[in-house]
Amino acid sequence: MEKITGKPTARSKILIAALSVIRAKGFAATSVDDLCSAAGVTKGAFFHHFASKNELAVAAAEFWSETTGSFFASASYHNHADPLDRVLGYIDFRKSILLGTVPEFTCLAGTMVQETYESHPAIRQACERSISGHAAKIEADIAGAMRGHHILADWTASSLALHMQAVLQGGFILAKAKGGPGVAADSIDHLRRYIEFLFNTASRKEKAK
Amino acid sequence: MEKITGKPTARSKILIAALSVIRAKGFAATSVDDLCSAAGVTKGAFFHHFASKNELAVAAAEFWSETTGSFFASASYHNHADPLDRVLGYIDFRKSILLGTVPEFTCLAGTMVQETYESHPAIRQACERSISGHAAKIEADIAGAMRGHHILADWTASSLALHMQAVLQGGFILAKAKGGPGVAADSIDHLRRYIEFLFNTASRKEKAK
DNA sequence: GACAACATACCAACTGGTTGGTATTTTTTG
DNA sequence: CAAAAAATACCAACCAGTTGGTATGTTGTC
Repeated sequence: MEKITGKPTARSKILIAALSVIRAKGFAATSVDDLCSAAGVTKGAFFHHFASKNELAVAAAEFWSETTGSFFASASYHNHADPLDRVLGYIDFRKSILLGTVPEFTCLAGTMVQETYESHPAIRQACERSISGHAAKIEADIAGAMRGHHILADWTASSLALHMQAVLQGGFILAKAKGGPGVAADSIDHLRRYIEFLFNTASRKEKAK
Repeated sequence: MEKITGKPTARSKILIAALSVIRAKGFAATSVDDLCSAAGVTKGAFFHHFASKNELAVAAAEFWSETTGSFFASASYHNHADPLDRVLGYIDFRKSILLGTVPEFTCLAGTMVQETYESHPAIRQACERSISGHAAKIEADIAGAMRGHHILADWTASSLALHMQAVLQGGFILAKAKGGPGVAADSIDHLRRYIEFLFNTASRKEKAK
């Protein structure tokens, strides 16, 4: 939907700027002027492309889904033959990208939904689609791993996929509270250990250094 | 520090109102006027007790720590002799209080820190103290359980206590995204299963109905 | 009568959003 | 294919409402 190729249009510049500004300041604290000056466009251009600030938020959540979607799609953990290795590879990958400053590695959807879930249903839904859509991709591998490893469980692939997202999102909150990614990384380690338990594997190969 | 006994003062009315209003609307989207009208006081009273909106946020985080602190302190899971049962009891208790609307069971500190961690260090620190202080109480029981069950682990009681908070905070985000506590409850189930794994217990008694 | 606890009235700065307009690209048509 | 027409992209200035915060009271209490 959003093609960033070619000449950067005002719309794409605003969307790109929104990802970092909103993650750093939060949605409500980000003014339209903030977005415009960060993107280097005028207010007129902003309201030409987005009917309102709220509509920008919806578009930003969708843009976030597309951006992260292709980012994860191109990651190498998909190369593993065993679905379980893909799940564990995903976890290792998530840990490996906890780099830079806090706003750089945290999640736009998780940040925005906290501020908007009650007052702005459309934004809430866009964030929900982003998170659930991402979880659904891992869910497929979890389901494959359950089949391949003959797991008969009282939990579902869906609930585990969402639990993984919960750990990640919660890790981001702790990282914001503590000012660095250390806690989030520790929490991801616990998550990996849990999944190894679930699939009765002592310890699969760590992520490539 | 904040005694709510006796005649409700304007300060305490503002603090009580802040807990629900900020959890529902977010901190930035909550105006001082919102807080005043929710508390039934005037703006003059507000700025008599709090030098600024940011200072109110710090006081609200501390008030939240006190309120939830005594709430959890009076819960019955502390009665268990085995520290591991207290840990599992805590988890069951956390699941059992996922009642009412989303803003009612979510966490003020987790909500506020998301919006303020970059721009308002004092608020970030107050939220950090609230979350870490709460985790420290469970950490003591985890450490006791590790000793009592002779667990020699490559993880620490501290990291597990924080992981538990991450799961809870992440569950809140998913609950906000999906509009109900169901996901959060499922995630807590996964957390309980993980801790049972860690302590090699098949399945301890469920929480009292 | 002094001091804390409130209330009333007010303000400058900023907010999201609009206006009327121009430059540029795309589409239609003779 | 070129000119006309129409849509799109963008801009600078402006607007009414709201924001956090203040200045100046009034009231109750020790």
